[in-house]
Amino acid sequence: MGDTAVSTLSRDDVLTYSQTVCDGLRDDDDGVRREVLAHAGNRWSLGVIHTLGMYGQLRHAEIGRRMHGITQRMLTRTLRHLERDGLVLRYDFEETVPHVEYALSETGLEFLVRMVPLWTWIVANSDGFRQARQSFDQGDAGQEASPRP
Amino acid sequence: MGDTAVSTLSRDDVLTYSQTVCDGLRDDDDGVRREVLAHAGNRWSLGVIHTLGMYGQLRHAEIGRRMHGITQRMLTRTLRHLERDGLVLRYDFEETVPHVEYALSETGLEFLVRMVPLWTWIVANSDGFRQARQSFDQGDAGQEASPRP
DNA sequence: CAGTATCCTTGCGGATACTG
DNA sequence: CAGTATCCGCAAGGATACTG
Repeated sequence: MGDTAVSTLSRDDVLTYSQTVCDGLRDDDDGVRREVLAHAGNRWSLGVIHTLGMYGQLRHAEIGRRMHGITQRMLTRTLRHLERDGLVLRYDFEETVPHVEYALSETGLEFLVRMVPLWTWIVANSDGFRQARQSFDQGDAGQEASPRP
Repeated sequence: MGDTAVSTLSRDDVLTYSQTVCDGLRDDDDGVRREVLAHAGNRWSLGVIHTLGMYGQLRHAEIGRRMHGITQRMLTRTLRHLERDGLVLRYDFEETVPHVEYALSETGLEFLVRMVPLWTWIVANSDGFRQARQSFDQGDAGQEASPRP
């Protein structure tokens, strides 16, 4: 899986910072870190973050319209979770006819910034992943004895 | 939430690349991209990837020993999922006494590289997230009418 | 319009016990 | 040692209907 737009981190950098990951994973007693991280893998979170990043401040329904397939329930849930962690801001215009708008917070933008490289890499290499899966599903799993590196 | 080691991307860059995210989210028919991304948010995936990144090639039980709290079942499951997507390689030494080793693939290392910035940012700002949650849970949710930016 | 309220299915994550 | 096999609770995600 070749050279896609490569990060500025060296392998050693990675392994050094990787220790931070390790430590951070250990003392995450309340699970906040893990749950914030989970926004990366959730079904709709990243899409909502992206949409707000692209279009600025939007109404509830406007977000829904721009995201194919999301239900009202999931949109509300996703927005609540993101708001809870401070990634999204909610503005209630408290008019007689409901009017609420959402926007990315600074924190949310920082999150998006750090998601972009990962996501673009996944998209660029998705064919590779598909092939890996086919091999795996067809029993090519588990190479035989290999020398230690 | 202040200036932690900042990415090299500008806001405009982010929004530009963000379009890639949007497109990629749309035509992910088989869900492969989403499932690869899900490794980021899974309970154990990132820990396994990190451990293999740090220590190189390890036996099943060695990984388990370095990861606090994981059960055999979850370790096996996690390794299978990662292997399936080509992030981890499995080497079976096919001895009479079972002997299997795992290592990060090149793909896996690339994944880790792109996870490091996100994760270190989360760790650095976890207090901020905790505070955001407290405010939210105490009903400070939803600011009142705010001017559009 | 911006949500709740129900109900349902699926899979994650964990505990425990067993096997080649 | 490196796994399976069960059983469990829970939350994610979705479909549908209703409300101030």
